[in-house]
Amino acid sequence: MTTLNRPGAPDGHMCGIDVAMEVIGGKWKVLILWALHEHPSRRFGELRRLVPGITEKVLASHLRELEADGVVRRDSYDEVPPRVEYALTEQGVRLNAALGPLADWGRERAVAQRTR
Amino acid sequence: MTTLNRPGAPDGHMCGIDVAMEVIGGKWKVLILWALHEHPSRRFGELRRLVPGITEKVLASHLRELEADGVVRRDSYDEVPPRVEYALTEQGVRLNAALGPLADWGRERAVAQRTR
DNA sequence: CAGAATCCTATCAGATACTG
DNA sequence: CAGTATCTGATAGGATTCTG
Repeated sequence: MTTLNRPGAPDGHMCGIDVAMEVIGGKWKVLILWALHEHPSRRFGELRRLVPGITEKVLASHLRELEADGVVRRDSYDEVPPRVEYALTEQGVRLNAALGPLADWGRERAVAQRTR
Repeated sequence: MTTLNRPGAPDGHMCGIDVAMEVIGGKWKVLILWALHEHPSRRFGELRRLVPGITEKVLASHLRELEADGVVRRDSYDEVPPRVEYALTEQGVRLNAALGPLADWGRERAVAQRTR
């Protein structure tokens, strides 16, 4: 961790954003979270289609990191053909909700950009 | 831009987060924004101290990018010794506000992490 | 004081090919 | 289908030195 936040900072307003940034700091991670939230189908192949442009390798590694960070759960069913499903954990759901205002900001900005 | 959002997406729920991520996607950017919001002094040297670990080069380049993105304003006073002050623009203030919930999430997470 | 210039390296992400 | 393995290229970030 490269965080600057010593937990229990003296003055009481450490920012906590950097903690969040470490979790969502991959190029595609927020898109993955978003897809996981919006879309009912959570299979690997579906996600690959939902996040156009991402490669299998990057999707796989991002999913593993998100899992390690406790925001994504991976359910593997031992079948043939193999089936694996990904879903947001409770924490992941709350993270997504916290991303809402940021998404609004980005949307407004995109609109403002176009109309000037 | 590597964004995947075509403005005016057909179904109406493009996410907009990636737009925001391009703005805050530097390692120290949110910390800079935070410092600019919290701290009255906005001089280069002060910022350097407020964001411990950042190098001058990275601080300078991040500030320039934030400025180009319209979230930071740079006021240069032609004096000796030179004085330059940075401040959030209106957009920057709103961006910071949008970062609030994310900061809360990160803080909660940090606490939860420690108590398990 | 507020940076610019240069050089360097680690990490990330893409392409391609292969496997249980 | 759901990945893994390997190689390669881009680029962000760091260290150091210099300047108006």
